[in-house]
Amino acid sequence: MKIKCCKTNLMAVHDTMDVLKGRWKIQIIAALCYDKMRFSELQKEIDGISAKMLSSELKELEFNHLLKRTVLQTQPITVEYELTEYGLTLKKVIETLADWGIKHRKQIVGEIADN
Amino acid sequence: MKIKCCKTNLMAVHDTMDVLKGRWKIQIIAALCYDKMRFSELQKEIDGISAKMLSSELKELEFNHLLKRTVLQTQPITVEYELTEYGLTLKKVIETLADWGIKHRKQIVGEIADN
DNA sequence: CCGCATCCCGATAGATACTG
DNA sequence: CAGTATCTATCGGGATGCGG
Repeated sequence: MKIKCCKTNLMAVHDTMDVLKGRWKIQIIAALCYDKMRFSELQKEIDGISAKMLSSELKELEFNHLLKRTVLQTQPITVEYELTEYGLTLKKVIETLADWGIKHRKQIVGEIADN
Repeated sequence: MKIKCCKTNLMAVHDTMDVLKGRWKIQIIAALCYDKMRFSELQKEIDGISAKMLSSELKELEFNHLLKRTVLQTQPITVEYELTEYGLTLKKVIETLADWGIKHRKQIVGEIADN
């Protein structure tokens, strides 16, 4: 079976990015990859995100069954977010992206040093 | 050495997405993963992209040394695009994304069948 | 603390027409 | 064929204020 047909690959990649589209979703998932987090913790962790964006991106991810939202009846209320089992299948994707990012940063640093 | 620190991962993922940001870049790279292509071939392959977007996204990818642009002195002129050696290092990333997309599509189809 | 509603602006994408 | 120019529509996303 030939998976590596170009058109097939394009469609598949498109499907994935459709779920992960938007400026913050990938970072949100990356943040939740190893631990559940509360709303305010997420906002602290993800540099530059506003409450509005965090809220709407979380909602979309929840809609796609990638994460679970749990309201804790504390005073005041707190909300925990964690990846679902399905969301965890993205862990490998995130790790691959992170690996490349680390190499890429080294590459950039090297280029600057060459000047 | 602990790579799986959350903050480190977030930064690395962000670095990668910084290079791949925009609606079309990932699909362009996916299209070029297995073969060089001409401008019009790319436009045919990538569903819905306009010449303007293709042009500007290609320019940014070239700027980041991910692909190489070759003008062929045919009549009329043709231009070939191909991934650089550095761009090819993204192949694994693309494949991981494609794999997940394929699984995800099955998942969606399954959910619809459940109704 | 969490997060919705509203207003607003600038960036970006798309359509269309044009050029070497 | 491989783009560029221009115009317009759309959308991301910030600021602020409110409510549970």
